[in-house]
Amino acid sequence: MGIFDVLFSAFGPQNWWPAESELEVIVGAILTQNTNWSNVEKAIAALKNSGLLSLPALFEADNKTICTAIRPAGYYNQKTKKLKAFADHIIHNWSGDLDAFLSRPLPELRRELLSLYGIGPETADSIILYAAEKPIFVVDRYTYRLMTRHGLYSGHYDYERLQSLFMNALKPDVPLFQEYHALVVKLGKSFCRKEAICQDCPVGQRDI
DNA sequence: CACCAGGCAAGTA
DNA sequence: TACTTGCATGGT
Repeated sequence: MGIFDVLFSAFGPQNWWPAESELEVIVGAILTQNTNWSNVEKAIAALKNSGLLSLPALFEADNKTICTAIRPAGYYNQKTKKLKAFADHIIHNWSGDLDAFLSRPLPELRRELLSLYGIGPETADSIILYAAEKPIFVVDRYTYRLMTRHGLYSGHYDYERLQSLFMNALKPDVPLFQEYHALVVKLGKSFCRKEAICQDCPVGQRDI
């Protein structure tokens, strides 16, 4: 039994990403940067209520309008710039065709995402895995915590290194990667907070 | 009151 | 290259 099986047995399917469209995944991925998901839900609900959850609407709306809607998610000035930068890119470079953008080969898509303002490795990979549904493993601080505390990784936080541990150990499998990342986050929220030190962590000493 | 949340960009040395 | 710092709200 590897880590995945233990997490799945302990927590069951997480059914990520909670969103109704590709764009909602992308917007959520940007809004959740260093931000509690419950706050993101409020921001996304506000965007929907204001009719702002579309590429043209995000592109055309005043910064102030978007700021007001996404305020609960924090960093609203920066995140407004990020949302507009994404909408701008798809509209001007892809004629607003989000599906065409997401349908490209994974390495190209990843490079292009990373070139955009406000999209770093975790946000890019979340978009690739949950919106484009292509097989890449999403790493985050919880992944780092999990791996270091179980002696499977040492050294400072290095996104690419952590990612390759999983990618080298697992066959590319979109549903598996989707569920795995969600379960790691679930574990982190449940047990691996700073003060908890994984006291009741179900993982124990296991391989990836 | 302090600390954290499903990071990233920009500045410094 | 390798650290810092700013960004900001809402829950515990």
